[in-house]
Amino acid sequence: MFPDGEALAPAATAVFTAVLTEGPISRVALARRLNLSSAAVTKAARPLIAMGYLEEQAATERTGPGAGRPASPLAIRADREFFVGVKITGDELIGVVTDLRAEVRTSAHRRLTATGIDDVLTQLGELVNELLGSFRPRTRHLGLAVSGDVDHATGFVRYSPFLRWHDVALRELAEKATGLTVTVENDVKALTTAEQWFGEGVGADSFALVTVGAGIGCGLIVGGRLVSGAHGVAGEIGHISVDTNGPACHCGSRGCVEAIAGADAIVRAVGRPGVTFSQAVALARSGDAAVGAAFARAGDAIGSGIAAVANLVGPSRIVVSGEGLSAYDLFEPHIRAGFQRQAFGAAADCPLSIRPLPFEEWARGAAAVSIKALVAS
Amino acid sequence: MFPDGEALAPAATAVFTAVLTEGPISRVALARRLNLSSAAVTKAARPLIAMGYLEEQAATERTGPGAGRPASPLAIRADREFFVGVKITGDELIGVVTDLRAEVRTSAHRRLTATGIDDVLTQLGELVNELLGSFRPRTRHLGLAVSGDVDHATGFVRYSPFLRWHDVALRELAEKATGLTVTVENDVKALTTAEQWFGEGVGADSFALVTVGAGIGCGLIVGGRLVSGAHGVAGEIGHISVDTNGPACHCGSRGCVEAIAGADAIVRAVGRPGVTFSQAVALARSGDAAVGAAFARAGDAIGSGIAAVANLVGPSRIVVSGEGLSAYDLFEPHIRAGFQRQAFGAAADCPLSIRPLPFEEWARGAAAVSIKALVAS
DNA sequence: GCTCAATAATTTCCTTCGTCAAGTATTGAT
DNA sequence: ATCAATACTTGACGAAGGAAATTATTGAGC
Repeated sequence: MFPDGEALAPAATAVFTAVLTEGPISRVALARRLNLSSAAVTKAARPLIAMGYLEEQAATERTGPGAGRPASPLAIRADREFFVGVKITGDELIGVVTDLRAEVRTSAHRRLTATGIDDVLTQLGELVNELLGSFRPRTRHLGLAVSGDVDHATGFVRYSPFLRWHDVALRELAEKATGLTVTVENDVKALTTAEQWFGEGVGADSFALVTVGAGIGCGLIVGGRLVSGAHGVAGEIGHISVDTNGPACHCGSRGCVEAIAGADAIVRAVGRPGVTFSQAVALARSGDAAVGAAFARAGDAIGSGIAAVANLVGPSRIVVSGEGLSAYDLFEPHIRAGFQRQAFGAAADCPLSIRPLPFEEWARGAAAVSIKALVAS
Repeated sequence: MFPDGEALAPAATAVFTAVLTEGPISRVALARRLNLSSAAVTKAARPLIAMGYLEEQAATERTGPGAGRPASPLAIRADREFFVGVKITGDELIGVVTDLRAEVRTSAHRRLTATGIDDVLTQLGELVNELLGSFRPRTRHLGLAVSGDVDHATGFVRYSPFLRWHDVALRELAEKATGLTVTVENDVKALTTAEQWFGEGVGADSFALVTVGAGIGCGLIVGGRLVSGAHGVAGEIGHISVDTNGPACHCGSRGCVEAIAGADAIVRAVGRPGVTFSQAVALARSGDAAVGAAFARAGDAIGSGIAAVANLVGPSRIVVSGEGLSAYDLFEPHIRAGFQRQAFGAAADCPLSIRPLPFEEWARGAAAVSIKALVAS
């Protein structure tokens, strides 16, 4: 919702999102891109410029063959408004402030000593206070990312395993605690949204993001929209079985991707008492073949799971990321090999980006969701 | 495209599709259902009634608590227009004529002695002539279903393995041969569209159809739209691997669903020289445990693959069908067992319909696509 | 039978949005 | 200087859908 309180016309929303996600672009190019008349673009842009969200750049490059009036591209004024994003984990709050382009301007975090909703809200209030500062006057929105079963529309957390929350009206409570307009989203979906609007998913009609860590998750964009699942389940790549005779999974089945490639599963596969995940990484890097094989098998399973996504929905591209990919070098070739083997036909053409997840990226995802809420509501 | 040549307003399209797929319904109910004012529904319906596509039913049931003017529901005049649908296989053309509600009015087929495009077009012309008859004056559309890589938008068949066609401009050629407006679609997608508009997928935002036969295929509706895959591949459930050490698949990998549950794979698993698929069915039904086990393993693999669909995209419901399901009784319990084991959490709530595929259903799918083209173009 | 409340459908008027076509702005080439 | 080319703006217009009043048709209460 923009400050004037009124909803934007469809064309204005389209113009704003296109400029936001596809960088400076002239009105004529926008008209072509959005199937609008250039008159409509001019009219839609005017109030956005008046409110300070867009600005006209100095006419720069020549576009056409030679002559012609040079274009004055429209650009986002990134510092027009700021957004707070906070990822809530079982033992920590990670917070960032970003601008309209979802660039992180500052960050902070806070250890959680208790996960009761009241304790978390208190800590959240303090963290937000610390983060804002000179940003406060131009900040109205707070995004929260929580793992588990979250209803984005109502801001209700139905169940969050690590926090041990059941049916918490998080949006309402957080709005009271901070005075900001709050959006709540599942953490993987938030990250996927960030990538769709501000990362590699820009412009793609379909897109997938896979997270590798304690669990294996997946956010899915199809037809430009986040897939939610009619029964509340979607993107559960971690429980696709790739080996009927594989190790037992906590879900009750065998050979699930998560039961082979989750951090715990790798530790268990290494099978040396007392060896942690990061020690296993160190051993593999120092050339321990048995430990390396565990990572290889894990990477291969992840690649198979990703191929299942590619075979079924055929996204434009897939990004693989997550804490687990601090061990990027150990996983990457095996993820690619598993994917190539299992991807069917042209699905193998789907570009795979495999990269570690920068610190505070989860919190940035939460902020991105609140940026999206500015437009899409 | 309706006979007046003009495109329908969005509201009129919505009204028509809602009446078409959701049966007789009053204007007020339509308005609620489509988030329109009742005035808009009245206006949208008028020209459709004038053209003979809709009709007002006699006021029937009382709706409200007691008093009030009774509603006059709008209904489709199913015999206003007829549609021809033809499925082209490697050795046969199967054709039907359906009404607007995709009910089959007549059917016919023709053996193919050659699969060259010219031979097929000749046979197609004759088949269409045979099918039409008294339907001719009210028939303008022909839908074709072809397996393989088909570009629905251009009517171009890029590659069809059984017909051995490469880059055939099928729409253009078939329009010349028959004088009808032609739509071309991949066979599985056509069947999925039929189910979305006229079968169990009606009203569902997301929906999946799995076909079991020589291959294992899958059509996917997400966000109300057919998933096509950015690289031209989607719904390839047959090449999801469920067993790393399973039998080799023609795609080069191992343990693909199709390599376990395709008709050939089952015959191979039975491992008795000279025994065909239908003989294997008979053996299993007569209590041959070894043969029964092959069907059990196949059903389980299909169930696993379906669970992957449910875990990833979470459709409202899934229909399993296909020629292979003439052996319905042998597969069904194992498909359900594999699905339940592998579906994660609430994904297991996804209703599964498992049913054999009536004869000419593929051709009906082709007709359904051409009905859809009437509205959505 | 008459009146009234309740619900369905239509009509009339009006707003909104975006297009069309004409005009203005700004450049390079001749 | 003039002209062609391209970008943008303006104002008139039209189509689509909404709001509210009006008409239509019923059952209930008297």
